[in-house]
Amino acid sequence: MTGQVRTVDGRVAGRRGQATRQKLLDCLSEMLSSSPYRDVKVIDVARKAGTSPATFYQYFPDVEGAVLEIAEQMATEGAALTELLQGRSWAGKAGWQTAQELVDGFLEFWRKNDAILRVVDLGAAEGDKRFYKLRMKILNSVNNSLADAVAELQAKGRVDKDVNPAAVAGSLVAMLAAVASHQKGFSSWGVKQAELKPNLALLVHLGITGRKPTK
Amino acid sequence: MTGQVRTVDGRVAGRRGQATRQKLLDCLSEMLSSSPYRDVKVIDVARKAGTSPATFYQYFPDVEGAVLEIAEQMATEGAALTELLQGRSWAGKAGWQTAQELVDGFLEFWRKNDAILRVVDLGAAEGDKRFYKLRMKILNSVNNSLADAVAELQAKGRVDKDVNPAAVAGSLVAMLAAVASHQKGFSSWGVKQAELKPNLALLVHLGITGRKPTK
DNA sequence: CACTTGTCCTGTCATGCCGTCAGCTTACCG
DNA sequence: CGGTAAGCTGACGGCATGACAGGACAAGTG
Repeated sequence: MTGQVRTVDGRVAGRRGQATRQKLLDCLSEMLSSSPYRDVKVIDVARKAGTSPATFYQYFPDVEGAVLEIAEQMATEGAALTELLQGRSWAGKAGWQTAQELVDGFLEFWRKNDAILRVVDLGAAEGDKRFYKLRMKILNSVNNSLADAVAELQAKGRVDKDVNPAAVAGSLVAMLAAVASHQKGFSSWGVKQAELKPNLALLVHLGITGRKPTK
Repeated sequence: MTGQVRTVDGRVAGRRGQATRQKLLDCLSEMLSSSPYRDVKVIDVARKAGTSPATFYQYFPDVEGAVLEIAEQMATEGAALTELLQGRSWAGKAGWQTAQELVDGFLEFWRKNDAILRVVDLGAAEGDKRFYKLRMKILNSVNNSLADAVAELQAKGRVDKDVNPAAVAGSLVAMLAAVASHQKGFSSWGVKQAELKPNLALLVHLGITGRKPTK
């Protein structure tokens, strides 16, 4: 899939090269967590990695390019999100369980990768195709599963005909992502993390099934 | 309230000064719409405004400071969002109407100010207090109204006791904001704007009242 | 062991933006 | 018309960028 890791000038990277490349990515990742995206400079990343800016530019065209790389790695790990919905039921008590675990897993994933996801979100919102394709790649698994669930319930006549499964699923996923990014904001509205989760799960369940969960 | 507009070095700005200051803000605003936040440079803004970088620094400490200014202006205009919910009912057909108009007004507001809101969102997500206070200021009117609506229904026993009004309201607002920022993303999931709105309104109505709307 | 080859890193340099200051011009007022 | 404060800019040191050529290094070869 990835083929071979190459430098900007076309050489293939060996063991040592890949190591420093990865080190640069790790340092950039740390940097993104600790300082605003706008202020992340190549020279700082290089210093932190114990190397020079020139080395950075050997492996990446610019900061954006490196961020895309990190995001790509995260996206493949993010495939784990699929399991949150694989073979789950939305009926009765099991449905409530499904909603809760989805919320839990989703928030956890976002918390772990918040720094990069922030940047991906920004890039996508700014209309950069590379970023929003990446965002789709990350969210697709969850989104498709949710859309399927809605479509299925719709086929059974348990959800109104004029509901658009993709729109509902997309909106719910967007909600989860947004809430995850702004968790801190909620605390200043007097809402604690622990209270947030069940309410999110409730909204998800309502959105998918159109009914309150049976607990 | 605003007192007096002052330059960085403490002078009070007169007519002419305020004009160039505003021109700089306008140009920055345009700039944010057309190029990624990370690439917006002071010198470009100054050039676009037909002035010099030094002038920019006379009125703003840096790009971030100027963005805060723009966002502040937008926040006061955003008070108009309150009207979307002032004295509205969530019962019966009126409830469906309320939900639809909220979604409509919200998306419209976001579409108009997407460039600045993107940056505010980023700043807030990065933990900058100034930005997330601003974000709260913008969203508070809608959020509080929604939370009140839920609390009221709860008092009447029409919504479960264990629902947290602030959490539900906040999540719904976050959903609206996120969907608005990524409207383009939905089109690549095959969902058109026109289809999106009623589905969002449905989710809002479900979230607030716990019931499907009567149309 | 010297030699070769290809990978890997860095010193250096031109370019351009940042952020500040002193100083010039403009407008207002008595 | 002279004084005062507002308004603007040229110029400068400092730093990040991005490109290149060349040196350091590891691994294989005779």
